[in-house]
Amino acid sequence: MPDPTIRVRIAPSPTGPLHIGTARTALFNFLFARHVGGTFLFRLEDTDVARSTVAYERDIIDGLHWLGVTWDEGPGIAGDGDIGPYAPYRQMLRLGFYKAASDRLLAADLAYPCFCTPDELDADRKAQEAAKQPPRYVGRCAHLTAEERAARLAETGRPPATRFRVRPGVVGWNDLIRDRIEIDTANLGGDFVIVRGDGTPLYHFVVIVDDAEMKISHVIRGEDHISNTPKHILLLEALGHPIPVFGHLPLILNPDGSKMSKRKTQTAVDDYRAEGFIREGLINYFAYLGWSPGTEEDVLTLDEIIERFDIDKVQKGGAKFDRGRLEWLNGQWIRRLEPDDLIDRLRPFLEAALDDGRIDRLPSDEDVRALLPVVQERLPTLAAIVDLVGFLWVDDLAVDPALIVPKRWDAATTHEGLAAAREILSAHDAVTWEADELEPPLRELVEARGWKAGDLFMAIRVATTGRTATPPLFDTLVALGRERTLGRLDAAIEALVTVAETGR
RNA sequence: GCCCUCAUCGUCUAGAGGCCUAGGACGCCACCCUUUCAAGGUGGAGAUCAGGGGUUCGAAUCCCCUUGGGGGCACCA
Repeated sequence: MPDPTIRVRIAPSPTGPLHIGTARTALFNFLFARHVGGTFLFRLEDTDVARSTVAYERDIIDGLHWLGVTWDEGPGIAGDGDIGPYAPYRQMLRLGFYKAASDRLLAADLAYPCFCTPDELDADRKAQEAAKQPPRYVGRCAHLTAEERAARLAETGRPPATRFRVRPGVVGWNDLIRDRIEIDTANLGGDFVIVRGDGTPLYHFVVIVDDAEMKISHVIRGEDHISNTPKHILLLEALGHPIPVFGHLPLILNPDGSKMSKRKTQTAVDDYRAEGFIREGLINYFAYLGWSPGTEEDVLTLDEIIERFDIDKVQKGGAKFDRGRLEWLNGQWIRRLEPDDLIDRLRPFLEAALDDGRIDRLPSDEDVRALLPVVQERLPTLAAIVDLVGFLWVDDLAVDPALIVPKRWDAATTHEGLAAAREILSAHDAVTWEADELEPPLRELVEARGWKAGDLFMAIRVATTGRTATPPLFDTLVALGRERTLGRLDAAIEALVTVAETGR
């Protein structure tokens, strides 16, 4: 079943934290490879030295691993050495390959040194824009004699860039998900730079040198690369390399339909992680952005997605990012987690809450486990745990007395109700402090007084938790404990005296 | 400006000529359950398949045009 001829890659550039778009593209490559038993590799495109950082490298590598998108070749997990037959997998460590390739092109006159200065290029651009012409390199250095080159060098005083000659004609390919695409090279913007004046190679060049060297069979990437593909094919051709199969994925869009941007959509995977989105939810959601199994299944594990993945079923049109749907899927997955697993995953969020003072102490694993039956189905995200039941671990609960009085009751009734409830609850000892034991006597109280259970329960709820929405009341009181419950009731009763006297 | 590309409910999508009076899911609404909030269950509103021409006995599905959206055109990736 393994197919050694299938080799795909994700090649992010470490110029920012792991982006949702990168994660999705990585996932699709990963799914494609895993489904057929091919190889998935990770390569760092770090030739933009000015913007690349090691911190971003780590973020991307860690984030992808966290999601479960792991590679067969590439940097090791802990930042240790690269693994695989084509190591190293980071471009700044592969400069020799690019130098050799550009020398070959230069020697064959398929590329040439370009002495144009940024100012000259800028002026060209402006003139073209003014003339409503598409921007393109004018070819100033395309046919210089040796003497002219020497003169230009002396004149500009800076080392030349290397420009690739774009041959006339039409370049086409059979796109994996869009069928035939053909582009006239006249529309490519003229000869393009493949190596900067400082000797560092540019994206279009390194990507094909590495893809060829690493025997990439399928290049699966975002739709935004469609117009780059002819350049890549031309380069591959000039170097005599085989042309891989190209497949262009639909883009993830902002809700307004534009290409996803940090400004309009939260794009860092880290940020979702920090909010308590779990990998299962994120992966499930990403997979369904532009793909579906063609069945009516919605909630699938990574393995199930791998099993069903079919590149032919990938959508062509872009998909708007829908956070609401992500939240729903995340909730689905949180509900499916095993207790031990969920407790582990909740831990960091509880610790964070302790750190910033939203709670005063940490519950034990057993405390959390006891809560799970009533809490698990109420968590859209892991971080929501603090919002939901943080009041359990707060020492001094600040409750607005006005909030304690249920809609249909006045302060005096509420005071009376809470006092009576306090009396009944205090009769329980630590042993009978169980939900099943606490509820019946309070129901009897309500019955005797002709009250509505909901009113009394709401008063108790707010008095003991400070909130009008909580997990089931008696489970909550059990979690709170006898002493704290009685203490909070006392505080509320006292506060109500004041309110009653002041007249609300 | 030029080139490329896309087009089914608000959103993600099913649909590869007759199974479609277009299915599912999210969201929304109602009801049920219920001490609140969720979850869950049931039901509902919601797409003249962007528009117009063809092809065909028959088109959401094939072709053309129009319109609209998106992407690209760097010594960024």
